[in-house]
Amino acid sequence: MGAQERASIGISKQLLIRLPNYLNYLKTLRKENESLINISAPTIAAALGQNEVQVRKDLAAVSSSAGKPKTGFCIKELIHDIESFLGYDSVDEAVLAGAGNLGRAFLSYKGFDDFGLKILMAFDKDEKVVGQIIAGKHIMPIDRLQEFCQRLKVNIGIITVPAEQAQEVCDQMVRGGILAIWNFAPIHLSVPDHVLVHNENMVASLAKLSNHLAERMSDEDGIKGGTKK
Amino acid sequence: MGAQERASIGISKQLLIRLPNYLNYLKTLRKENESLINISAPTIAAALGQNEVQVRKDLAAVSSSAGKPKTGFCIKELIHDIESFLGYDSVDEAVLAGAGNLGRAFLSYKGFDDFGLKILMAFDKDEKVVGQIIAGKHIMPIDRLQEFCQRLKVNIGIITVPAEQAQEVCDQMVRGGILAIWNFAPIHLSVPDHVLVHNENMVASLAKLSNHLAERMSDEDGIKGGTKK
DNA sequence: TAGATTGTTAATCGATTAACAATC
DNA sequence: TAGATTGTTAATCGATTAACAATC
Repeated sequence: MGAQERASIGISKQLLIRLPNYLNYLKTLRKENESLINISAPTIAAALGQNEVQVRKDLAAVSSSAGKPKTGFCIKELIHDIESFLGYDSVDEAVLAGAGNLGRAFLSYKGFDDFGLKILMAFDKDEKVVGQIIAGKHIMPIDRLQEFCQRLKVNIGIITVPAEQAQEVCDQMVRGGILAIWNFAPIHLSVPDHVLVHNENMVASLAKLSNHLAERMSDEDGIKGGTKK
Repeated sequence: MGAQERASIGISKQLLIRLPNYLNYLKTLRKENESLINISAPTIAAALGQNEVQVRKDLAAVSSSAGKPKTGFCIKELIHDIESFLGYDSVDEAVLAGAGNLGRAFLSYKGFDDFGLKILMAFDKDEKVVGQIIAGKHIMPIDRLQEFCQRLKVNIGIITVPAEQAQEVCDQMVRGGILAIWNFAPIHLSVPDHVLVHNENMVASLAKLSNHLAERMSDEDGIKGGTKK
């Protein structure tokens, strides 16, 4: 079971969510003020609106050297430690299926390099798109997806095709030896146990926003359970 | 009940993540087999690999009528209840800032209608983009963002501009009365307390995938329970 | 009735927060 | 030293899972 595996090794999913935020903060900090050398957990906590003990624990978990009382952590070292913990220094190679708008956004996005993700190639069903080169990446016909997964020995597949095609594309990736799938299609994918599917759940995010608004509306009205709009 | 209690009591974020999955499953189920009328919590749980008590509790929380022992819930009703709980039947209006690839993907995506989100208009800095109409939505100059937020009385702002511009855009939205921000820029945004920022944390997702791969690799090597460092 | 499924109450688990001694 | 900050141990909180009686 995926959840149990992760638990046994002891990296909480929460930590993986917070670390990029710390990293972000530290990087902008360094950019803004180059003379700054050290940073303390309470400072980070205050800046990001988090509990300071939590930040301290997180830093302790990833930092290669202990923090110093009264001074804190060396920013540069900390950035390095977080990056290496998150695996940004190793390169994960990926293929992408579905070169529509969202897919193209991925292909064009330069930032992934910094996070250790390299998209090698893209695949699409549409013959008009096949053969194009987007941001230096070739678009191949979708029926060669499996073949290329095997040949390139990539581990990550990104799915940005419409929901109807997603399971089929997913199956091809799995047969091609893909181990982790980043799924943007709003559908539940069936995969063997050894494959991880991460659903980029836009719809859940939307629900969260929508819910916040519903709460605020009813707060203002003083009505409990008022309709949303 | 469900929808009524939503506003008053805080709903766990977890529930909001699981509900769209149930919905998804139920919809595909209905499409595949139209003669199916009822469904039980254990069935859903098995299909989605979740604990059955959890599913039962979730359903109890959103369902308008109680489930029947031995038969379960009416699929059609359940779909309706979940949709209404998630607010898909009410429309949340939004504006979008940043009509690059990602932004355009949003503007073109038809699916949001089903989830109660309507993007009215988009804004961009680039003069070449301003004036265009993408998927029926006008692209306006970014410096009119605040003005239009106020005039249109929208509640949701979607940020798909580069990180450097994100805080500035965010501030304009806040001044324009936006209450919830869906942020795709990889940066921490500062907002007043009453505004909700949901960071679509692509980078954290990536970390999760990358982490899964790292674990699998070390599993294969026969190393168990070792931490990454 | 017998068996499946429900909803609820209690136990467990994990993650967050609080308290505090150690250290520079 | 005095004060800030560290890391650790204990308490709290919330969410998940287990146990079970009620019901069709």
